[in-house]
Amino acid sequence: MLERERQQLILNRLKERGIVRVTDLVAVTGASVATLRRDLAKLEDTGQLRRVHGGAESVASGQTELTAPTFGASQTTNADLKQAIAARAALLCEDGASIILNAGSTTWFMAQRLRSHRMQVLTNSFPIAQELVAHSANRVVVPGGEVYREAGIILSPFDEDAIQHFAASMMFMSCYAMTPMGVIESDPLVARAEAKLLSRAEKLIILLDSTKFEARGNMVVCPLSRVHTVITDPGIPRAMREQLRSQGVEVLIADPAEAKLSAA
Amino acid sequence: MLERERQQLILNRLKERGIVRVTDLVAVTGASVATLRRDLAKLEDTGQLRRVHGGAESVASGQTELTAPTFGASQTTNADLKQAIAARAALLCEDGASIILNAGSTTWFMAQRLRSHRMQVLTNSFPIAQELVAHSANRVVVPGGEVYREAGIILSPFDEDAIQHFAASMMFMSCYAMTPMGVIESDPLVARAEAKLLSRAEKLIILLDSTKFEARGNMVVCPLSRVHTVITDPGIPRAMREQLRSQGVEVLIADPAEAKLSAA
DNA sequence: CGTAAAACGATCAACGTCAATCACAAAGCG
DNA sequence: CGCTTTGTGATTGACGTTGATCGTTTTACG
Repeated sequence: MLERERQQLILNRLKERGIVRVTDLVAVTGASVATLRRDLAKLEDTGQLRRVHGGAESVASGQTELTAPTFGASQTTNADLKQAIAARAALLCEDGASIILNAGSTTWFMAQRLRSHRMQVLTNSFPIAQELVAHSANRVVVPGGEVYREAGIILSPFDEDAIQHFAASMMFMSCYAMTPMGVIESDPLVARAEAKLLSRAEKLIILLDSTKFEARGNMVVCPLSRVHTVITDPGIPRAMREQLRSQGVEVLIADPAEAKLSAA
Repeated sequence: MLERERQQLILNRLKERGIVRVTDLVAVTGASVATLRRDLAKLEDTGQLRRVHGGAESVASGQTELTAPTFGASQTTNADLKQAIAARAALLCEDGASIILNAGSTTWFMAQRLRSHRMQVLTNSFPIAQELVAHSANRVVVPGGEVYREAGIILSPFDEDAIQHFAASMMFMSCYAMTPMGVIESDPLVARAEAKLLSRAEKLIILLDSTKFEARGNMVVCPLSRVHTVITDPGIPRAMREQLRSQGVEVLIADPAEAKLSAA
């Protein structure tokens, strides 16, 4: 049985039953436990399921199903790096704090690691809000606006919003790119939404994998001087790393090998 | 049985019954009391239930009681009547229109019948927004605020909100009760949220089954004069029906027998 | 108010599951 | 053909989960 066949079978069973057991999969596929574990690890890295002791469950298990359509695509690229970065970011969170998460695949991975936290979380991502409401004790606040189908982002062209009363110590932001010009997005509405969120936070912590330190996109969300910390992976160019530090930006390197240790 | 399976089962029973006993869970799951206790402890840690001596109760019960106590439970009571009312309400919707749906089980049923519509929908219900984004072509707008876990209602104590720019021809509202005093809710925050939504709509269409024409609750959302139409079932008292019509309120009677025909 | 029963948290040994590592086989490529 | 790459299965020690037992606390009831 091919690897793809097994993984498809796993996902199908997950859809039907919401949860799968490793031992059952061994019986069904005929593959060894080691192989099935590797399959599950890959599927988890790409955000298509969540592993639990003894098997795996659907990422949207329990509540009403929620899997943003194109969301999955964004998750697949560099998923292991993003997982590591998300794990590192989650370590900075303490119970009782107020934080902001923008819409992005890295912040979504991070949200999955906040299950045992008790914080106030503001997010403009519908899937992240869903995840936190259903599976954690965190209080969840969302801005007003239209819910865009593609990625489940909540966007509004207006300034009035209930979140004007929100105050956060940290904002964790996953973005399109980062250059000496500042933090970059490709969509004007998204950039605007993130700038609005950012105005409610004290420290800005950027989460981005090392493939994004290149000039692209066109909308500057904020200058580098606004950035307090950058969490990235070992692939960050040395020049960029030193430039950031010379500007007073803290640079944290997340080790993909350690990511699993701090997993929820 | 996997740990997550048990925990999911516990939460489901809590949704249905509001309270669970450890001894019952032992009988159902086949696990030992120690294991069940550990499960309950974990679920309490993540805020998904509250432990009491002998078992656990839903976090919603005891707290402020929202319109849809545990959503699932509220859906089941008079579900056939609500389905009929929801079906009748959906007939009033036309593509291109802008409508508002408040958080409630009847409006949730209605949302399920809007899959083939193309409208602009404003709702303060997280599950309804989820349903429409995932399974319909409607544009979805939500107000800003905190997402309350119990029923997935989005509430905010502040006036500023992006929805101030929303304009709807109709608001479909499921409420706690209806009396000569007006449209009634039991929770002040919920009443406030609905009043805010209502200010963005031209016509107000009330969806409520005939068991709710009694004096209860304490918060008046709006007077009867604000109501344009009431959609209910044949069980509505004749006196109430005539009183409403004498005040210029249109009364539509949904036939539960016809409900199946227009089901999605 | 006092006693018995039930429920509770803590502890521990047994077991299942996990990640890491190794060796092997098949496929891709120069 | 030899080499690397990729997928696979078995082994191992570490870790998480489980159920039984203990002494303690809470509840129920006379």
